[in-house]
Amino acid sequence: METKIESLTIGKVARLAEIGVETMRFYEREGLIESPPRRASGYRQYPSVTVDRVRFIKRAKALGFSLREIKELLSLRAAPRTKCTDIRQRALRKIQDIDEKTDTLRRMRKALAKLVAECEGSRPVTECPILASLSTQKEKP
Amino acid sequence: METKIESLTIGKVARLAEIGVETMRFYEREGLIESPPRRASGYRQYPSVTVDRVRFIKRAKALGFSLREIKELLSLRAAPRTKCTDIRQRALRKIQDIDEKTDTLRRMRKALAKLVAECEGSRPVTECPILASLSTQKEKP
DNA sequence: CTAAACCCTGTAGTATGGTACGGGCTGTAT
DNA sequence: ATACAGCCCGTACCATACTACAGGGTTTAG
Repeated sequence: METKIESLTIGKVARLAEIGVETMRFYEREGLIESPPRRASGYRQYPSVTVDRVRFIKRAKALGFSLREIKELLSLRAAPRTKCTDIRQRALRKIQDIDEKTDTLRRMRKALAKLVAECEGSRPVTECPILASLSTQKEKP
Repeated sequence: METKIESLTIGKVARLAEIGVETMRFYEREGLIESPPRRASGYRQYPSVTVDRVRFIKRAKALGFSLREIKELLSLRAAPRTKCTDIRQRALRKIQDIDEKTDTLRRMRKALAKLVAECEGSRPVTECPILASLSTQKEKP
């Protein structure tokens, strides 16, 4: 929780978030991070919260969210109470997505743990348990 | 658990796994599903377990695993006990990956739940809680 | 027996998410 | 005051993961 108002260059944000400078500009073009104020020279001046935002994007991407979905996630914040119902709807939908992902991970983990256990017991494993683990789960496109 | 030996055409597998026929052939080229036996005509004949395999690929993809990683996951099965230690190593590594993903999802879910709660309380939310939720988590490239 | 539906190979095109220049101005450390 | 790291914009290129033909043979239902 930083309280002082820091101004970071694009390179500093990039280093802190472990991302390329080009990617920063790409995210700006794509609307994932908003255009920051500029110096007289044209240099971008980022608030330090941008680092968190970029880190968030990185993580969400690693979980299979597309940039479009991440944009949606990031736009979930209440303005005046007008659109609160809408935000609530969308947040609930995302929670559902997350629960589905978590459940799939749980199944995969279980299958892998079984594999490890079988290996440890030095019994040769004939079938690939990870396959069976997910075959019955129902999905939505 | 099917016990009869079914032989499916590529189109049937594709429909069952909710995927395109072209994607099936693409996965075969990429080594994600092995080349099945062929009829005299050249038509592919798949065992029904292939459907499970393709579904697995779909799910894993939705969780942010690349095709390369999925290939690795699918190759985790013990041949003779020779390479058991190796398989165990790799499975443990994957379990670690999964645990990291699960943890990130847990944090995101918590943040979203908080957002919903704040919406429900009809208090206007000024900050985007999902951002703060992930900013401190440590990561590995 | 034939027409529609399906399969074959090969190649080319698309969407997404970056990554890498080239050519030029700016900030800062010595 | 000058070198050199850092920033600017624009455009082009890249990897991944499909997706769509073209041109032709095969199955199967009626």
